[in-house]
Amino acid sequence: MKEPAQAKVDKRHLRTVRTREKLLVAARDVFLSQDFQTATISQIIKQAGVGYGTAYVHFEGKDELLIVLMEDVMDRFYKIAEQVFEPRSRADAKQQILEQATAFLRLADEERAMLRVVEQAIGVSYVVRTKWKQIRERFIGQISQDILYAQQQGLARTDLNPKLVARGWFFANEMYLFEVVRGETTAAIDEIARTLTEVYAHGLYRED
Amino acid sequence: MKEPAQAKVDKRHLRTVRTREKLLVAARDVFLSQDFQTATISQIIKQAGVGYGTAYVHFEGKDELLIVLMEDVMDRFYKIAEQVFEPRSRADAKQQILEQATAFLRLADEERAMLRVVEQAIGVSYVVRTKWKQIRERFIGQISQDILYAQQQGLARTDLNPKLVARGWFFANEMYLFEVVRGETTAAIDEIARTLTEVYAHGLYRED
DNA sequence: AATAATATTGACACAGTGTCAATTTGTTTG
DNA sequence: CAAACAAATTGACACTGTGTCAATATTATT
Repeated sequence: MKEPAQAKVDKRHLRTVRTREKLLVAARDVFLSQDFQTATISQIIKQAGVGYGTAYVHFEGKDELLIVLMEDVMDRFYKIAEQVFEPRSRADAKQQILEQATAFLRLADEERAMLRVVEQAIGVSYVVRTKWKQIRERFIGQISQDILYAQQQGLARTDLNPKLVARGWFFANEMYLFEVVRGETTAAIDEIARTLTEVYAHGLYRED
Repeated sequence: MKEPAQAKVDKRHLRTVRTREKLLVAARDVFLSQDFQTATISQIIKQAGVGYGTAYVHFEGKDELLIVLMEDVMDRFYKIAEQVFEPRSRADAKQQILEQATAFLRLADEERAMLRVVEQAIGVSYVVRTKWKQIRERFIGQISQDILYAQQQGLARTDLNPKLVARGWFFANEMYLFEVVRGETTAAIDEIARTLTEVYAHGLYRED
């Protein structure tokens, strides 16, 4: 009844894929139910219902397991960062930046459970830290381009290095992101986004 | 010949103090010669020339050992953050902010060896992370006050929450601090400070 | 059905932590 | 000054978690 021709070849692959999937689902459960440091491979394989060594067949360790899980979350952030940015005026630019910053922090709030784990892992694990740096560079690269565009359109100051400005802007956002994730923010997300945007946009897109 | 009266009582104290000191010196050596995660208590006690358990008598563990070492470094940063800030004009404010930011990043560069360890430890250790948050709040509190002063003097925009602005400003600086520490900066410290300050100062101290 | 290829398994060796009863060192007292 | 006391130091031990690998189970091929 099932696929006859390929079925034989696939059955093994399928098992592999299933095991991998089981491990990922279990890892997610375990990471979310406690945190990255205290989560152990033993807990994960137990939850996944597979043997101990199996985890090491599919992943290099806890770190790599998380990196795979991270990617799904980060994709949602990339979508925000990579929206088209072609403002017609300074007011327009500011409005768009505000929207992006707000969306960014709101998403952080939505994904806070997983990002909490990510933050812990960044600290503990070298590979995760490296991965996070890549992610960050992708954001900063995108912002740099946006700034460059604005400079070319005569909207933004041209006496500043776009890459340096982009880093600074992203850093402030990133730090607030983790504050939101930790639930440590006193202020509302919208106010944070507004404040950051006001300072940044007026500083960079000054009228002269 | 030595102090007759107090000497007896002190000798024991002295031994304790010496052991503690030996451990701190050794910890510093070990942390700097490798990093926080791979450093072990065994290495530290060996370097200090004391027994294994001794480390646990004086400190709760690796974390607390580092926290004590951190404090010395951070004191130097506090000195910068707590300089008087009483600008007479916007240009004056900007100049002072630039000087502070520059001094901050230069000090990061000077203390990079120890700060590298601190950064690693922030990731790994809960107590160190908590300590770092305290340190950060001290900086942010100071900056908030400076902003408030500028607002009261009519130098800065009053439509923004000083605490939120202060956080954002500090976050950008903090992140660059760690980039400097990691030696990952492409740009020169002075240019980073200048860029950050330009955007921040023009964004906050706008003429309206 | 026998053989080959691949996936899974858990026991094992290892590394580091934190504890605590025993030991060493220093202080006080009769 | 020696016995009794107090404080500091010690390292062996029990524990927790990691990563490896030879053995085993499952699937594919001949």
